[in-house]
Amino acid sequence: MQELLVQLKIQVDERFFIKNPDSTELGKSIVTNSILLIDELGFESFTFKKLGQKIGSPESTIYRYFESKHKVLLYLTSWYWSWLEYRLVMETVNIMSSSEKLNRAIKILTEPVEQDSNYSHINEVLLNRIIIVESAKVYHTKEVDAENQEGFFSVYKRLVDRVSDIVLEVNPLFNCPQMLISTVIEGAHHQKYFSEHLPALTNIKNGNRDISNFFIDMVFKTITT
Amino acid sequence: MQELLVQLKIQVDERFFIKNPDSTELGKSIVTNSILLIDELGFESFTFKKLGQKIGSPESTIYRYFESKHKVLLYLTSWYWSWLEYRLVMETVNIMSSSEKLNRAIKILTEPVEQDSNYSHINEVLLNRIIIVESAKVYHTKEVDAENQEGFFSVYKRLVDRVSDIVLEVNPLFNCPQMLISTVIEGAHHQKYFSEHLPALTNIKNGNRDISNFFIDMVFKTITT
DNA sequence: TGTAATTGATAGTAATACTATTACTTTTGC
DNA sequence: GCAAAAGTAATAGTATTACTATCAATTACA
Repeated sequence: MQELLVQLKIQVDERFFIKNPDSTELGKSIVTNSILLIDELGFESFTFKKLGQKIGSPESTIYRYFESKHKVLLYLTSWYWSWLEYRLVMETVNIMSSSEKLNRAIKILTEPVEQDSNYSHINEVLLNRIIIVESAKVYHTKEVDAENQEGFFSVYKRLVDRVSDIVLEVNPLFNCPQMLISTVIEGAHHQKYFSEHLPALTNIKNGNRDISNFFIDMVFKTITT
Repeated sequence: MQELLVQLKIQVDERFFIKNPDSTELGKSIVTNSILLIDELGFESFTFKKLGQKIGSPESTIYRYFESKHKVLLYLTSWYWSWLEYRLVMETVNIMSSSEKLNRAIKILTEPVEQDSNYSHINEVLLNRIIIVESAKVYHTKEVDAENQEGFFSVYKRLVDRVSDIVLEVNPLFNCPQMLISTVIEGAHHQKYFSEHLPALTNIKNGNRDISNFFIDMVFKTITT
């Protein structure tokens, strides 16, 4: 299927960058290597200076693309949610059964990510690892209210809303779809992280499929009356 | 009931501090004002210099109690989980019905926190707000594996295990109690945060009780076959 | 009363998160 | 084919952070 698709360009909010990193090779290199470096060092130890050394440019050049490392994280998370949304739409379009749609949607949100060859400068597997560890740091800040008012988190909300709509197709009377779906998304992140670093907090026996099955089971039981 | 209790001292792992802040007035002031300042500024902007100015001591004095601000956060989260565990035990002891026990346990984990007069130098309401926003930052670091091996997160695990045991009392065949309970704890944090800062991700109508009811409903439906 | 422990005051360091300037090198528009 | 514009490199500089070190003043307590 994938080969037949016209490549869809993932659009990221223009306010997250000063100059679109998608528009030049250097910009793409900044994004590629930001992902590698954040995954390697963690967001706290990631600096534009180290990134500059990695790509062979001074840090001042990186500042021409991104105002701060917080904006880089906003860029990466936003890209990721858009990419998931696109995959969600593709996977659920033309499926007649609402339950099957919901099943597929939760799998997209909870199953391990695979490399998408359509975006060669972005390593989705590493990006997914970054999302798991660092994505909450993008809104767990003192600036969250101001940024939310500006609409900085609207991509994430749209994804939650899309899946919530599928929940309502299965059970139109269920009254907390957003709560349930945001719990699933964040919960899946936590469980994947725990399974790797704090395994006593989980009950993983057969790898990541357990996580997916756990959340599918939880969602269907919760929304069925 | 509370007046009759002998005050139980919350023990915090000695490796989290250099000198026990509980042992001096200055130490207690450091803890009290750390809570106030982290809540006010957020963990990223919280510094020992600002804390020193607040309590009228140089930062070098604070370093005699805590090695780093990360250790302060470890101290505060550990204190909080111990305090919750203590309340959990008190609320569920001598209750015959397993379902009622589980119901009470989830309420402890998800309902709004009230001031506990037994620990006058700690503002539990503010501490709870810090836990909601900052607690995941204590393990979302590059040092997580080393710290976990040292047992730095054992208090949190013990709390999860205690509630998981109650889940197993209700349904001994349920096979993911730790996953479910850690999802509830972290999920409740997210939902409370979302309800204040990103309300589109939730479905809150009647305040915090909705969150508690949502998770109670979810847990019982999920563990019932 | 004397000694140890604690705290205060001050200074210093390497790194971070930027901003600013200038000069060189590509693009591109005509 | 050339000039203007745009992009990039190189370097320097600032305020702040996250500590460490030293030494004097104070307090505890035996």
